[in-house]
Amino acid sequence: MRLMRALSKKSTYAMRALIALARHEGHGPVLIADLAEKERIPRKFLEAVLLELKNAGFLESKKGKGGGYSLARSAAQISLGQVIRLLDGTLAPMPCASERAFKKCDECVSLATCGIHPVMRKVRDETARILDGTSLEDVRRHEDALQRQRHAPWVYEI
Amino acid sequence: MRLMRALSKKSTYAMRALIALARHEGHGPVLIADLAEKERIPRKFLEAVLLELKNAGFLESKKGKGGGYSLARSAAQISLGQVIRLLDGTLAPMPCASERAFKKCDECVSLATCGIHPVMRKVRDETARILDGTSLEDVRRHEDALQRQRHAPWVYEI
DNA sequence: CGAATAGTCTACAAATCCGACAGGCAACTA
DNA sequence: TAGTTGCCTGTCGGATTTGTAGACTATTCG
Repeated sequence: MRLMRALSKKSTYAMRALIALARHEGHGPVLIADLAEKERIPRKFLEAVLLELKNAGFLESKKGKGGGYSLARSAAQISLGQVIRLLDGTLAPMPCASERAFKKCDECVSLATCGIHPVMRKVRDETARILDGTSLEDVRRHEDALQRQRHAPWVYEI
Repeated sequence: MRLMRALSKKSTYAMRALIALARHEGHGPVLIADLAEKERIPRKFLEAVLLELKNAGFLESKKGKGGGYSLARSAAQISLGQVIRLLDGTLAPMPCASERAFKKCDECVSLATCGIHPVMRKVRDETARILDGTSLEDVRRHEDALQRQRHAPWVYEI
């Protein structure tokens, strides 16, 4: 079956890389190569992603020996929504339902009388609420918790 | 700017066509050609879409003179979610967050410790709640209401 | 019956986009 | 100044989407 409406690899890679960098916060820059290996992301592709994230102000880089990438803001100040919007353009399921990347539908005669539009707008709003409300820090913390649970199954026993 | 995989034209066309048919409920079948013209959908493309909808049980068709397409179930019993799932495969933003079309992420080491997954699952759940909770009938009704408002602006005056 | 109508099926063409890669350049640091 | 590392541009194959063409089949109705 055909799968659609998925996030691109680009934004997926971006989120993974950012979370890895969040986990490394305060310990200096991380090499692209290391990041690529640990997160199993094609190196050259990751380069492009990181560059885009840097140009958007999420990351800062240092060249030369001892260089690499690090977060430009704290992990708590970067939301998944921001990342996805940067790399995929929008959170909305249709261009006409997008807040920042709005574009009128081709066949839609009048936005004012379109019954689909308000539904898609709702979907966009809920999606934005969730993704803008989740920071890299939130994800990192949650992963740590999951990790602990996994290695300490007794927490489920009484 | 690049837009995140939005809904496909296919599912968009499908929704529009179905709503048009919902509006025509009880008045016999509608010609593909008429539907294509009124909804500004490429005729041959629409043919394929309608056929898929028919094979999935949403529509029924009649051949020969006086033939055409009509809804196989009442408009209240067909949700936007069902339509999109049929034509686009899933409502979830990532395959690993899909209920019916689940697929493990390539790079994801362990689903159990992935911090992104539960967030995307939330997005999927909200999306499904909205789209499965909206029927063709709902959309049709809402469009009628919008139409009335538009042609009767005085309703806003006191 | 048989002619007109209208949906069904198969194939394919065009356009777009994505994921990935190569290679050289520029900046930095030791 | 030498080595390291990020920066940038260009390209490429392939998958998917969107749309087109035409022959075929079933149905209706005169």
